[in-house]
Formats: sequence, structure tokens, C-alpha cells
Amino acid sequence: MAHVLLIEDDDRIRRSLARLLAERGHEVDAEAAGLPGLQRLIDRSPDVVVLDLGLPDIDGVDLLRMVRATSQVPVIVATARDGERDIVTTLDAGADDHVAKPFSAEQLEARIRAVLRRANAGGREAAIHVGDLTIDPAGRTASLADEALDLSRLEFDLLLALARRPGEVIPRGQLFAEVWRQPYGGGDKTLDVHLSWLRRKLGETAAHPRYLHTVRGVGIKLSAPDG
Amino acid sequence: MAHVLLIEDDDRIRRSLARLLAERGHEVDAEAAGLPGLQRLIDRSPDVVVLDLGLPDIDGVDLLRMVRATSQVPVIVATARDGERDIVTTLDAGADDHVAKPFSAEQLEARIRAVLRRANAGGREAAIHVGDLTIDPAGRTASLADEALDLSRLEFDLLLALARRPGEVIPRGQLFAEVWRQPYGGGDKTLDVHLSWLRRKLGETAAHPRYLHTVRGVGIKLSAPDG
DNA sequence: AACGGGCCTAACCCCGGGTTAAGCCCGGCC
DNA sequence: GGCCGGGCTTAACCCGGGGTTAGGCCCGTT
Repeated sequence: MAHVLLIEDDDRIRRSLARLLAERGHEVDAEAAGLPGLQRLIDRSPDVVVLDLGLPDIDGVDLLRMVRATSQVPVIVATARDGERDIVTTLDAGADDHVAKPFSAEQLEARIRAVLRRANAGGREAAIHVGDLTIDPAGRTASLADEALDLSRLEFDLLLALARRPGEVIPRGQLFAEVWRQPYGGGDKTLDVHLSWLRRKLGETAAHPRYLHTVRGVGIKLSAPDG
Repeated sequence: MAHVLLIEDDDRIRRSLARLLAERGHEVDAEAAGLPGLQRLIDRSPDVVVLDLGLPDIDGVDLLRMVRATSQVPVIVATARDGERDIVTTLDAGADDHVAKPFSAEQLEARIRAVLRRANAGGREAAIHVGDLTIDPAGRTASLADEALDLSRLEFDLLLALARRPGEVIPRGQLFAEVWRQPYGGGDKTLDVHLSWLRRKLGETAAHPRYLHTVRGVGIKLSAPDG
């Protein structure tokens, strides 16, 4: 069964859905507004999020983008507005599925199953190789050109978070949520400092990167040095 | 772009959808009945199947089960019947998404994108190729004839927005909304400036375009240079 | 000829990101 | 208990890429 985070402002709907899903053996967290929902997402890292548009505190599509800035979790968007444009916008903003109100718990559950079936396709925890760099998640060790690296806890977590999706730019918010388990407040320099130390240990600088590439305004990317 | 198999018995709908999808650069196979569709699936192994229920030769849900017995391909079910029961049944029979008739090609395409994004292991979006141009959305890199392009954040976003629908003229307002995430305020030259910079980096000018074609009064189009 | 949409150059300046240094917390050790 | 040191955070400062704005040219349309 799944761990579901439900973000829905209508009390009646939220309570009844939560109860119905719980009765069927799912673990359910529920929030009535967007920002508390985001907080809950980081605290609990659920398997799937059910997100109502038309929340009181924040626009649903904006919230969806925030969710995507902090996590890769599958999101099912529930909305009363079911116009063409809305569907396209939410899907492009990173939604995984879309369901028009009103809907039954059965239908929602079927969609949850369908989304999770897809998400569970990939599962691995082997050592990761990127160029001359090797990261072993289980043993929490990393080495560069067969030379062991002496990394602190956060340094390793940071490297691992990047190494899980090599070649992909990871937004700073996602990194922060994954490594520090709290929302990213923007002006937070901690990440930069650790990044800087990590670079030093990898024998590179921001000006002359080999593995750690920052993409201004977007995030960080781990990729093999060229040449 | 995707390789789509379209199984739909209504001649008008099938032909027009096939044409619209093909125009946007997708490879399209089309069948009017279930069993030939299944055969085609085995022969051609498309990236995604769009399946109409209410086929003449066989019940749609049965067909879906047969598809699932032979393939993991993502299936989008299109149907006029949009009752709860149908949705739950088709999702549980293995459908990945569900769209109610009538629907636009645009919405279908968005759903195709969403389903493929999900299907690709790790949720990573596939690279887009247009002529000699390659765009990697996840890594945020682009290259022209295997030569890496050094693009700024907005330049890349702009190129990506165009590359997501190659061959299609995108209205300036839509581009602006997607890249700048705010409504298009008429006399805004910012878009033009970035377009200009992008052209320079692609080695072309507005007078002699190769990839970026402006259609006066309508919008911008990305397409491969001819000859 | 006048208009307006599109394009380009140049200048300005903001803010994201990097780094260093200082302080704090905490666990280990004598 | 007091000292020590590794590790993490906070603060302060710097840098420069790049986004915006402004001004003017081009050219097709009316």
C-alpha cells in the first residue's frame, strides 16, 4: 500500500478521502493549504501526492513548480477546472496525472495504483560510476581514480544526491530538501559552502570544474570531465 | 519525438489526429480495429499507444489486457464513455492515462509527453533532435553538429520551448508565458533580444534563418534547415 | 509615406553564486 | 569536568554573467 500526501482545502472532501484511503490500508497525510503541504512533503517524503488546484494560499500551478523544485515525487492533480489549457499547463509543469472533480475514492485509488506501477519500474542501489569517480551508497564511501575520498556526512550526501542522476541538472531546492531535510529558504549559503569544500576534495574549482557544474539560476549537475 | 500507434475506428478522427501528430514530427502508425492494431504493435513496437474504446471487432478493455500480456508500452485510453467505472476498469487493466472525447491534438500531445516522461526510467526527458541540433532537457545542454553550445538560462529555455514542438509556429505570447512565466505585455523587446542572441549562437541571422523562423504576426518556429 | 512588428547594439546594474573566516555545537579523550 | 578537534552554519565580501531597458534601423504592409 502507498503513503499518500493529500493537499485539499475543502474539509469535507479532504476528510472523507483521507478516511477512505486509510480504510483501504494506505498511510495518509493531509493538509488544507499549499505551503504546509510543501513542508509535510519534505518531512515525510510520501510515495505520491494528490494536489488540489484552487488552494487558498497559493496558485496550484505555482505550488506544483515548487514541489518539483524540491522533489521528484509523482503528483496527481485534482481540479474542478478541467479546461484544455489547465490540463496542458499542469502536465507540462510536471504533473503525472490529472483527475477532474468530482471523483470517487475508487477512481483516485486506481490512478494512484497506475502512477505507482509506473514509478516502481526502476529500483537499484549499486555503486555509481561517473568518469573516474566512484560512489558506493551502501558503504558510504567514494573514491576518485581509485583513491579514497575523505568526505564528511553532508559532503557525501550531497555528492550522492547528485550522483543518483548523473548528467542531470538538480535544482538547489531539491538538493537542499534531500540532504538537509528542510525547505530551501533561498538565501541559504550552507549549500554553497559544502559544495565549495566538495570541489576542493575533488581537486577542482568553480571556475575550472571537472565534475561539479553549476548551471546559473537552475541548479548543479554532476558529469564526467571531457577530454 | 515519439513513435505513436493510434487505434481508432472513426475515419475522420483517426486521419486528422494522425496528420496533426505527424506534422509535429511524430512518427505515426494508425489502425482502425483492435486485432490489426495488436499486430501492428508487435511489428513496430511504438513508444506509446493511443487506444479508442468501442472498437468494432473487440472490447477495448479486453484488447488492453491483451496488449499488457505482450508489452509494457504506455497506453493512453481515449473514450467517449467517461464514466467512473470505465476509468477505473481501464486504469486497472493497465492503462497509463485516460482522455475523454472530444479532445484536442494539443492535449493529446501533452499527455503523450507526460506519459513518456514518466515511462523513461528515472523520469528523464529524452533528448530532442532537429536537424543537426540536439537539445538535452535534463542536462540542459544543447549542441549543433556535435559542437556544444554555451547558452544562458533563458536562451536555453527559449530554445527548449520551441524544440518541444518542432515545426510548429509558437505565438510570442505563449513563448513568453512559458519562458518568463508572466503574461505577455505587448511592447516587450526582451524576447527579441534573446532570440537575437540565440540566432547568433546558432550561426544564423533573421535575414538568413536556418533553424529559427519567424512568421510575421504569428510567432516563431523551430525547424531543420533544408538542403 | 507612414505605421508597426521585428531585429540589433550598447549600456546599466542586479543578484546568484563562490570563497574565506569566524563562531558554535558536540562527541571523544585525558 | 575541561580540553580539543572535526564538522556545520552564519556572516561578510567579492565577482561577473546575464537580464533588462533604451534607442534606432530595417522592411513589409496599408
